[in-house]
Amino acid sequence: MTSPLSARDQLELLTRGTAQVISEKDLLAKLESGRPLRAKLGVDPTSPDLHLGHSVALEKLRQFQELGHQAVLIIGDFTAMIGDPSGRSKTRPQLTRDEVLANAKTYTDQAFKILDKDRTEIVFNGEWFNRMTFAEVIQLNARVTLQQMLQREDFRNRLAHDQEVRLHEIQYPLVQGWDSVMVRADVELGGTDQLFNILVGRDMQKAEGQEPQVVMCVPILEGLDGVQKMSKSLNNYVGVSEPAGEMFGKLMSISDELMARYYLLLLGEDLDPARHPMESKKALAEKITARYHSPEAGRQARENWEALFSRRDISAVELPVFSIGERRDVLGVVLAAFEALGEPLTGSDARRLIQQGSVQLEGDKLADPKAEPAWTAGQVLKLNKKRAVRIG
RNA sequence: GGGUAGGUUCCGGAGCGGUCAAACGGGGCAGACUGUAAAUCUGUUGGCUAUGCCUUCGAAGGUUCGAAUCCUUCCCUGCCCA
Repeated sequence: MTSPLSARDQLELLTRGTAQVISEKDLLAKLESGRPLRAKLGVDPTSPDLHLGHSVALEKLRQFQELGHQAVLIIGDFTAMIGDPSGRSKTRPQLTRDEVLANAKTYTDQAFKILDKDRTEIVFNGEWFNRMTFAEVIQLNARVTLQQMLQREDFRNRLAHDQEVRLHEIQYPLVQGWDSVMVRADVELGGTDQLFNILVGRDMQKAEGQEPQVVMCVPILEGLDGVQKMSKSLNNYVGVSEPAGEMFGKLMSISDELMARYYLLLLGEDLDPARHPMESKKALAEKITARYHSPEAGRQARENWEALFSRRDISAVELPVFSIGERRDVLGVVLAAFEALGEPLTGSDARRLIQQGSVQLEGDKLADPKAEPAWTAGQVLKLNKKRAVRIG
C-alpha cells in the first residue's frame, strides 16, 4: 500500500535534506510506477552503537516507510569482516564473526528506535556471500576493472601518499553492489561517502539485467567537535541509546555553527536566527532527547540541566546517589564514584582531576587527594564537567 | 628476487649510548572566562600501595656499569627495479 501522495509530492519529500540523488528523474519514474519501492540501507555492525550520525540515513529510510515503501536493512555481517575503506586513510581492522554477530543484535534493536519494525526487512549479507564459491568470487571480480576501482578518491589519495591499500579493500564496493542485486534494490541510501559504492551497485544491477537503483546520499553529520564526522572512534558522538541527561548535555556543548547543521540534518528545520542561540540549542537538545526517549524525558533533562548549570540550584537536581565506601579520602571516593557511574578511571587520572580542581564538594574545590573531608549525606560532589553525584 | 626507506607514547613526528616516561604539533582532559558554546589564556596527558618504584620506543636475543639509541636474527610496511 503506497501513500496517497502523488509521485511528485513524494519526490519532493524524499529528496529534502539529501546531498545527492542520481537521478531524480529515475526516482520519479519509479515512484510513478505505483508499486512500493525497495529502499536499501546497508549497515556495518562494526561497532554496536548507533549514533546520531547514523540516524540521518535511518530517518530518511523511515520516510520511505511512511510513504508505504519497503525498507530493506542489510546487516553487513560479511562486509564488516572486510571493512569499508570509505573515507579512511588507513586500513580498517577486520572483525571476527562473533564480534560482528554480537554487534548486529544491538544494532537492530537501536535501529528500531527510528524504523518501523513491521515494515523493515532485515537481511544479513553473509546469507549469500558465505555460500559463494571461489569461482563465483572470481567472476564477480571480472565485472569491473582495476582502473574503475581506483577512480575512487580514498584509494587515489592513499596511493599518492604511499600508504597501503590492501586487495580486499578494493573489493568492498563490489560486495556492497552485489547486495543491491540480491535484494533487488530500487533505491540505496547512504552517506555521501558511499556514493562510489552505491554507483557500483548500479553497474552490477545493470549487468544482471536489473533496473539500476537510485542513488540517494544524505550529508555526513559532523560530530560534536564540529569538524570531523561523527564517529565512535573519534569520541565525538551522541549515541541513540544514551541516557537522556547525557544526550541533552552533549548536545548543549556543540558550537553555534554546528547547531545550525544539526537543525537541518536532524530536525529537518531551519535555525531561527532571531532567537537566542542558547534557547535554540536547548530546544534542539530537548527535541532530540524526546525523540529517543520521550517528550517527558526531554523536558526532564532540560529542567535538570537548567537547574544544574543555569540556576546552579543543585537542590532541585536529580543526581545519582553515591554512598561512600570504605575509603574516606578524596582520591578513594572519586575513584569509587566513577566506578559506580560505570566509568572507571585510573588512579592517575583521578589524581589529576583532583589536583586540577575539577572535583568539588558543594562548590569547594577538593584539591588534596589525601584529604578526608566530613562527607555528609545530601552534599553534591562534582567530579568533572559532566558528572556529579549526591552523597548518600 | 634485487635495491632502498621505514616501524617511537591516542595521532603526526623528533630523538640516534646516559641529563628519556621520551622534544614539538594535533587531539583529549582540567582550570580561568562564558551561554557546560566558540575563541582565548594556563595547566595536564603510561601505570602504581607515589617526592620513589614499575612497564613502554615492531619482536626476541646480545654488547655495555647503562640502550628508543650499538650488534644479531626475525616479523611487518612503503617506494624503485625485475
